[in-house]
Amino acid sequence: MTTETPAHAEPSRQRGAYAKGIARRQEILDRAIEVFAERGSDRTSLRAIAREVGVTHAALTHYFGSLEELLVAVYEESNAPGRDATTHAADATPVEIMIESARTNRTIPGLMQLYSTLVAAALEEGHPSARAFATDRFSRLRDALADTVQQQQERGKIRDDVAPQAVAALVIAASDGLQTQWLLDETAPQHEALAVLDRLLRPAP
Amino acid sequence: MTTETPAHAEPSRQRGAYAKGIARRQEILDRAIEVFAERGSDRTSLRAIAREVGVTHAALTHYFGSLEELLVAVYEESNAPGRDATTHAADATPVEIMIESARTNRTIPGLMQLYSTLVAAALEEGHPSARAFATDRFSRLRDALADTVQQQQERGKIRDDVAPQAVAALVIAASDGLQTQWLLDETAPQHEALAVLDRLLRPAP
DNA sequence: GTCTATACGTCGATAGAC
DNA sequence: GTCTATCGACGTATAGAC
Repeated sequence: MTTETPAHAEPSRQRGAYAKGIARRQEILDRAIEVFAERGSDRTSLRAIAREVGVTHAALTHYFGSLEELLVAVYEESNAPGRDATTHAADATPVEIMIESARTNRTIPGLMQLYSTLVAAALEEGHPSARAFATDRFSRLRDALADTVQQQQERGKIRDDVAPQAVAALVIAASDGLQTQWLLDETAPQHEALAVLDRLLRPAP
Repeated sequence: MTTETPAHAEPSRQRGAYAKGIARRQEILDRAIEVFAERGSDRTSLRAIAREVGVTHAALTHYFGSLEELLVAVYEESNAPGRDATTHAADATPVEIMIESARTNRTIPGLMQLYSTLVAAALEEGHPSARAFATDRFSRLRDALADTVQQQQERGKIRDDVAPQAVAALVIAASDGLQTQWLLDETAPQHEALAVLDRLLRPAP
């Protein structure tokens, strides 16, 4: 399931002659993911990754174009199982969905650091790959969560006096920001804060 | 007011003989801030900043020790006017405090990018200055906001069935996260989402 | 103390050989 | 398709001029 759709590689390639190249690319990508899982997000230079994978750094740029594109590919592939926010139980609240997603991500060392690095790069100029990644992720996540919010509002599980898109943006922001605080200081009340938000969003009894 | 306490320089220097050096350091720092305000957070290499300031890049390390410490100093000094969260009107809600802070920060181009860069660096290993900055900031902000929350709970302005520390962490996370989303996509409902959170925190009528 | 000059090792990217 | 070679720029460290 995870290998079928590289999800961001040139999507319009129709002629099949690239099978070998794509396979090789996937091979390198899988190995790079292992490297990230073993070590943290440290040692993430193009050359260091190439060393561990067993190729030259020039080979990586050949397949991925740039370090940034490789990082995006690693994150998206690592995150592949939970890539689609709609695979969750239909009655999980948006906050619960983000909690579950965060819990999964936290099992992979370095993944949150990598995510944070990509978002930070996206905010600077001259990093088109990271920006495309971040913009796209937030856009998709907001839409998916807003959809969930609206459905649950209709079923009376979420108070109906709040705008779905605003709630979606709020839940994503809270989830990301609390994850950051928790990574820096494990005494930060990540879980309690998300629980508070979850409760506040429920209809008044 | 902003020039009297560098706030993070060696605080135990008692003998006054450093006046000239401190003044020079401040001079360089002020110029560096201007550079950040003019350009974005791009061109932020040690050498590029030194070029604009008019000194050698080694001079910057002489005063600031490393690029990272310089970046922290630039952020803290740029942020100096709003550095103390207690300077706000006593009856502003935590969300309103963060909205005001975000509004101020947004007037300085590159400041949010710089902040994001520092937080991302803090999450990686081998960046002690950035980590100290971020950990300290979140810790202080949480404490200050939790204090505000508790006071307003006693005055009936915030519902009293939520833990102050959890609310503080939640408000900070939401503010940071929404700012990020907005920087990437101005159609992200930053203001609406914060307004929703503000309303959710008020006591049920 | 302040600052320049200089050197070191590493980085991402690219051109061209094979 | 993958390598070697090379490029310019980077952060850091140090020696020594002033």
